[in-house]
Amino acid sequence: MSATTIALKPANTAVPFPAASNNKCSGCSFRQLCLPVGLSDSEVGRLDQIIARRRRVFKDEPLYRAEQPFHSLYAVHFGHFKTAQVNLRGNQQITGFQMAGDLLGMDAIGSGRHSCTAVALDDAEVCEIPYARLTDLFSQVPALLQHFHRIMSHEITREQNVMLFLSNMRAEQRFALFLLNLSSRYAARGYAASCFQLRMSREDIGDYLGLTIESISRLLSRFRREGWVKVENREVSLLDRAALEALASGAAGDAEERAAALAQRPQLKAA
Amino acid sequence: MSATTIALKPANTAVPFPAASNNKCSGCSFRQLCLPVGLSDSEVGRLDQIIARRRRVFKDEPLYRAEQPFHSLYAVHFGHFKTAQVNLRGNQQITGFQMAGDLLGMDAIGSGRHSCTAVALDDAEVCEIPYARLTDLFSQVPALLQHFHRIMSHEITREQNVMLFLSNMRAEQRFALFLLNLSSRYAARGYAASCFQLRMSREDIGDYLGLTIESISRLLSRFRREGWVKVENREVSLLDRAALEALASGAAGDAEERAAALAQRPQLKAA
DNA sequence: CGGATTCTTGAAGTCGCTCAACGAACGTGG
DNA sequence: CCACGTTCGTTGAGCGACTTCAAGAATCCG
Repeated sequence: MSATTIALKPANTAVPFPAASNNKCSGCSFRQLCLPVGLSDSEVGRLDQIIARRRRVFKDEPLYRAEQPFHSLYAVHFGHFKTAQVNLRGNQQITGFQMAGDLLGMDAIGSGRHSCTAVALDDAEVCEIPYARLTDLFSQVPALLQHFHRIMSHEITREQNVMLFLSNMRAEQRFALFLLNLSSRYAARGYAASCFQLRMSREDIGDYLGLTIESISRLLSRFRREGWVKVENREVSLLDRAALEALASGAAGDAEERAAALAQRPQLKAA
Repeated sequence: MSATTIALKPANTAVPFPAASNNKCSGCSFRQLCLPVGLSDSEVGRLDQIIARRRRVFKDEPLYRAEQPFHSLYAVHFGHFKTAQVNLRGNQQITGFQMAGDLLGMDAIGSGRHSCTAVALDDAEVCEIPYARLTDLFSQVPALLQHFHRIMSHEITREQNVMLFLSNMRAEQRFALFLLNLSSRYAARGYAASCFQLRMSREDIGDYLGLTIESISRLLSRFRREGWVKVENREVSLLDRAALEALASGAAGDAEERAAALAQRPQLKAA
């Protein structure tokens, strides 16, 4: 729970970035996940014009810090981020992990200052969207405004779901949900759903799920022992999605319900 | 944590409502807390025109339910609400308590369906704001759009703060924060900051703070024993705001820090 | 007044945390 | 390339905060 991972590390300038792309939404492979959803080609063109630039953020570098004045939203082009709040005691609460197509910075609109710190989990690139210019565009492109509202609303429901598991789910249930959530997000981006790299440390996972690093480690070991996942360092393979889903849907911690859930998958022994 | 409080109870039709007001934002005493913030008189007039109607919701009645199709946002005119999600096991997570001037339903914009159930905690009245008409108005009243974005953004940061205490705060710290938060919200509305009615049950508080009803009861008893609050059923008086703030800011659970915090208030004995 | 609901209090249990030690992986410099 | 230090991850033992279970008291409301 320490806040040290927020600290700015010297950038690793030797990292090879993917070849620069054309800097346009129109050519972006995540167009269907990001701000341009539902826009016509000409409308996307107008959005292209206000994207200030693509900005590179190296692993462990902050994209922005809590309290900094807000000017722009950021769309993740590639790479991964975590957003974290740090309380007075130095504990960090990670409010989310963002990947390609996700939008960062919406929590700053209300106050004009960022309420959390966004740190790159690997070498990343974001599209900087000046908020003032975006609002100008809203009046000209109603579909963009509609979709922007949907994105903010989804952020609200996403956080409600986090509240749900933070408040009344068991550790194993939280962790199963975490893995399945990552899986579905990678699937939505065209990546393998059952085999992926954890871009974040065990500590980050713990700070997201409201658990300690030791608990995460133990859960990972147990899931591996049960044959539900394969784990090699930060590479995770989901071997038994049904078992994880049974856990995630609430069979955990209740012997009867778990037995019932497992009974529907006769090929598996009870945990 | 049971979901039974969500159940529809027969309305108490004998409750005397306050005299009907003029149904206009322009005459509303919560104008400075609600959607019309920052609008000119003529702009407020245009907002008035799209308010469908004032709708009365009796105690324990739902304003809307999870999964219902979304058409309107609702501004609380008077009364109180809770918004709750129910998971598969029947546990409810209360995502927030709303009072006069607060806006309800923003989480439904993304999916077109309400993601939670909103239930009146006392006899209440809301202003129904058809979302389609509101979006029409955005193009004509840019200040309204700006403020709407601020409201949604604030909802995101509010939920982040809930995540923060759900994840890594002690029970007493959560509860102190809860009381102080209610206090400041009543103060912002011109009510007494240190003496108010808890509109929600102990169970609701627990389901909001991620604690059991028993824990809430014990905390309330302890706070009373320590002389920090006065409690008579649902009437609460904050007697020692400084003590509660020390607790809320993290002095709790850490003897050294708590001693340090208390040392700054020499009139008080250590807990 | 009486039944139902809500709240309070106590005793026992448990899940996840704290503390501690060790092992593995990484990357930095020799 | 290896030695080394540092960070990160794993595992165990014991503990503590909150829950669970249970019973009784207070309150609400017809």
